[in-house]
Amino acid sequence: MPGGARGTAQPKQARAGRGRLPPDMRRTSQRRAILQALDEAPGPLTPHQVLERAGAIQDGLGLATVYRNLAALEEAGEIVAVHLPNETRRYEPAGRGHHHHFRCDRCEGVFELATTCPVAVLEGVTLPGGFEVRGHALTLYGLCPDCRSG
Amino acid sequence: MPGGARGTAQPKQARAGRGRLPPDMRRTSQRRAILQALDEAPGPLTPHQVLERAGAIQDGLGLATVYRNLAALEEAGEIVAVHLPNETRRYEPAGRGHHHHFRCDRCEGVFELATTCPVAVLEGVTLPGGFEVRGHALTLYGLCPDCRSG
DNA sequence: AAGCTGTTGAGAACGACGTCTCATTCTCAG
DNA sequence: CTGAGAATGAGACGTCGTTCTCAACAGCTT
Repeated sequence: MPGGARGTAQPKQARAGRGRLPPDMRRTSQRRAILQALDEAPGPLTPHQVLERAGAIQDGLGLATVYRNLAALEEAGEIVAVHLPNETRRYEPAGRGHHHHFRCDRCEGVFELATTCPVAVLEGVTLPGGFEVRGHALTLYGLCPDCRSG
Repeated sequence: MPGGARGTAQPKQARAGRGRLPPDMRRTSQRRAILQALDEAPGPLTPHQVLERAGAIQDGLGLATVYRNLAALEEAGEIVAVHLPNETRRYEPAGRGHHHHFRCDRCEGVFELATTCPVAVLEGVTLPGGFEVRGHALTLYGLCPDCRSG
């Protein structure tokens, strides 16, 4: 899915504060709460974590709404799905560039890492055996700062 | 459940051909078929794949039996579970040393790689931010030899 | 050979996760 | 302000991987 027909000169009075949501996606308080929750998180969140955090912002938020919005926002390119081994799907805001995640063995929290990717050298390479590498998924495990000092 | 009272001098005549299964684990044809299927596979298998392959060796094999044996064999240390992002649990024989897996985007098959681990340098390191690395999971994606030529 | 007991197959049952329905509410262009 | 239709909440429902149940079977020891 390429960039899309951006800049086709259709002014349409872009309202202030609006992200870059698709034409008929309304700015509901629930949707904003969900995006805010994802923005403020230290790492990708599961749907239930989104419900918890966004529910604290927007009271009465329902799980179905969370699922619907996560799907819609992913479709719209606002957020991306993150899959970790043996975990349910998580989501984080899109546009944060290539990075990997760290999962704490103790608190089970997942964090976004700023560390340079040690696997980049393999991109595009064809490994002995004939495996053509086009992508990779790396997750680091261990103790997060909090659990290390706690 | 710790190791138990091992080595209490109870020779018990270890029969030939027997792997190193625990005392009261019987060598049923089903169990052997499952181990054989895992041994001959190019990579870790899901329970259903085990059923397919082992079922071709031992006719009438049931899914419950596969699950029971995978759990028992893992417990016994004969096989290990392999978790890939967004996939159901897979199993492969134990004792193959540190390695990673390749998943084909086309045929969705998973293969064991012999390539040297590019992430080993991070083991034991504490990353900026205070994340203490104790382990990692790496999966490469792309095209397998078959799908590349096909 | 015989018996003890671990093991099996088939299908029901389960739990986690996610989707659907529908009456109601809310956003936003006109 | 108002109407059209997108969005919501609550819960029923569906899916899928896995476990349980139980009568029959089959390793293994004696």
